[in-house]
Parts: sequence; C-alpha cells; structure tokens
Amino acid sequence: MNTVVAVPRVVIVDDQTLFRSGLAKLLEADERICVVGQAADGEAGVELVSRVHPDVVLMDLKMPGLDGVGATRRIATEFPETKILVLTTFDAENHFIQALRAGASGYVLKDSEPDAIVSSILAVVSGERVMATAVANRVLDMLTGTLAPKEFYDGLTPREIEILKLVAEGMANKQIAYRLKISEKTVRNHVSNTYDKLKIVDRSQAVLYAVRKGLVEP
Amino acid sequence: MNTVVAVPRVVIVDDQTLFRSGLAKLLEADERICVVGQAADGEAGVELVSRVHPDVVLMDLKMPGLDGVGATRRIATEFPETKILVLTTFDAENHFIQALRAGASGYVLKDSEPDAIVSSILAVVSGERVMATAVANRVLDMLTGTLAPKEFYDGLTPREIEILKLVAEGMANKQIAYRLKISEKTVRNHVSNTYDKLKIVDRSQAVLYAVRKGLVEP
DNA sequence: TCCGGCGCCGGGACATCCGCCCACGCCCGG
DNA sequence: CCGGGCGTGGGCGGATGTCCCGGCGCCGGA
Repeated sequence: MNTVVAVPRVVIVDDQTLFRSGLAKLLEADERICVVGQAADGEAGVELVSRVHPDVVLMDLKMPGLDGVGATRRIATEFPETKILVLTTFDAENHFIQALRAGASGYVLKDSEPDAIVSSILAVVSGERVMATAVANRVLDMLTGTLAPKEFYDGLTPREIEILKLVAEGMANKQIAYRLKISEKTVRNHVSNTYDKLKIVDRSQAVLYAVRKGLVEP
Repeated sequence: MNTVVAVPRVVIVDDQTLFRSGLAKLLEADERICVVGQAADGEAGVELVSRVHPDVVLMDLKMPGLDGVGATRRIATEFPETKILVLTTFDAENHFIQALRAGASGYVLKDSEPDAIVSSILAVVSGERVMATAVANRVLDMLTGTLAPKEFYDGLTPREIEILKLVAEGMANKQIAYRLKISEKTVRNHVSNTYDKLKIVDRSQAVLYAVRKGLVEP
C-alpha cells in the first residue's frame, strides 16, 4: 500500500497548450504525481489555485497578461500552503531572483529530464527548495567572492544600473535627469561609464544589453 | 485491422528536453503516430534523420547551434522524402516565410491542441500543406489588399525596415550610410520618417520596437 | 498618352542631444 | 590619513533629429 503521505496534487500554468498537455501526460504516467488542473496564463492560474488548492504549482514565467512572477506573488500571499515551482527556460538571466523573492520554492529548467521534474515536485512538497544546477551555480557565484554579488552586471554600480534601466526604456538623458533630480551632465557621465564597462559605444547597444539581461521588457 | 497506409514514423527536434519528452508521450498515446526518435538541436536532428529516415520531422525553429531553418533546408534537400512540420511559438513574425522557403511542409503553433498536431502530421504525410490559422490568416492578409504585404510594420517601406534593422543592431547613421552606399543625410531622412510612422522620437525606442517585432535578436 | 503619387536619394541649416574629458566633493577601508 | 571608488557637475565637439528643398524612376489611373 501507499505511504502515509498523499499523492501531491499539481496544477500546470503555461501559455503553450502543447507543452501543458505533454507535461500533464508525462506526469500522469507517474503514480507519485496527480495533475488536477491546467491554466494558460497568470490570471487563470490564480483562479484555478483558488478553486482546487493544489499542493504544487508548476509555473512558467513568460506568459501573456499576468506573468509568472506576478502570479507567483499573488498565489504565495493568498494561498501560502501552495508551493510554487518555477519551470522555465534559461534565457532571462535575473528573473529567477524576482521569482524567488516573489515566493517561489524552486526553479527548474524546461531543458531537463522528466524524472528531474518529478523529484523536484516531491522535494518541494516535502519543504525543500530546488534549484537547477545552472541556476544554483550562478547563485553561488554571486555569493562567493569569485563573482561579487553585483558583479553579475559586469561591474555596474547601482546608480549605473538604475540609469541604464531608464535608458533602455527609451528615456532621454534630460528626462532621466529630471526623474532622478540630478543634472543631465551627471546622467551623461553615468551612461558613459556604463558604456565603458560594458565595452559598448552606443545608446542602442545599451538598450540591447538591457533587454538581453532582462533589465527591461522589450 | 489497420488500413493499407503504414503508421507515420515521426522524429521530434526541439532543444527543450521536457517539451520533447512530453510531446513524445502525447504522440505515443495515439496509435496513428509512431515516434521513432528525438534530437536536441539541428545538427543532431539532421544526423538522426539520416539514420532513421522518418516520414515526418517536427521541427522547432529557435535552437542553439544549427537552427530550425538551416536544419529544415538540409533535410529538405538531402532527404526530400521526409516531410518537415515546423512546430514553434508565434513570436518572430516572419520566420515562417523563411521556414517554408527552406522546404517545410507546414507550420503549426505550440499553442494548439494535441489533436491538431496529430491531424497536421497525418495531413502532411498525405501530401497536404498545413498552416496554423493565425499564420494562414496573416498570409492571406499579406496577399489580399486588406493588409498590404508590408503594412504589418505600420506602413514602413522596405528601405525603412532595412535601415531600422541596422539601427537596432547598434549601428550609427554614418556606418549605415557606408554599408548601404548612400549618403548619411538619406539615412537620417529614412530614420526620421520611420520615427514619424512609428510615432516614436528616439533611437532607443526604435531599438525596442525592432526587438518587439522580432526584426533583430536582442 | 500624360500626369500625379510614391519610394528613394541627396543637400542645407538649425537645434538639440549625446558621448567624452576633466574636475570636485564624499565616504570608506587600508 | 589618504587612495580609490562613487556620485555629482561643466565644457566641448561630434552625432542625431527636424524641417525645408529638389531630383529621379516607376507605376497606375485619368
């Protein structure tokens, strides 16, 4: 007979219907998991959780409408007994920080074996935290001295990152200066220093860098 | 007993392990399909096709290394008896043209029902061409007058699109002028007209527009 | 056939904007 | 205490964006 622990009830939130269906099929084939629902975006995901109260949510990050981070935050606050396991690709570099801060219990990659997903789910329901090795390594790099905590952004100072974000949103130096209540000249200097550190020469390339790093949404 | 037509043998080429596994599970559950292999990138996909000679390849477009378009072209030329069904997301707007020109027999979206995939596979093996309705509508729009072939990019002329791409890659006006063998003034005029049509004022915002539209990779 | 429109090309002049160099305080750690 | 990083600014030259202008080639409608 089974153990004392019930089979964890799981819902899947992902905008790709095919991926959802395939993953559900995959998990249903494993008797240690029970898939009890699917949703195609953040809104529907929150609503679904409020109805079925699952043990674990497999959450994609990039979705139309309410995205994964927002949905994670809402579920984590409104239904704290439900664990959230982020399941996404490894493109946007820093989203996992936002996701974990929003209340996710784990972060695994779509580029991993089905068995890994199952064991991650089981680990999460038992209270563990799960991190994909690639992500974990990055976290360790950021903590240990090899890569200073902020060194992730190629040595940019906080002020420079702040200004780079605004640049990447299409703001002019003058607007940034007004927003930050500093001189336009100062903004230009920060921007210039940023170019130096990133080894770029141009505002456009700064925008591309920021988009790549996930500092802004395109 | 079965019909005279053999069950189509299918291979899946996609870089996301989880998606591959799930889709394989999904298709294996359908007796009309037989999954005979998987590959994680274009190179491996071509090699796999050369070994097993499947009837259909389900091909993702965005992959590391040799991408889907390149793999499609190679398979279509080296193994013309193998049909290729592109299976991708609906982000990059114009990739489907390249894929079809490279020899794909169909273009379906990951955001669709499993049944649709199965019937698309069956249609492709029987010699049909399959297009996702969203894609087909776009093609029709481009052919009929409703939406001029180019009108998708907010009325930008071909030249303007060409220059916008270079702008979004971080090139300066002078460099673009040299590349296109025209005057810098002309480039500035094209850029200015582009701003006008897109209702933007700034180079940075042009980059963001181009990234959003998939004109350039971030 | 002619003509008007449009895309593409280029010029001039002007007002900014941008990127770069230099400099000044401030604070903190060696 | 002092060297260095950080945030702040001024000045300058080049790049960028805008508004004019004209010319050429092509196409479709009158």
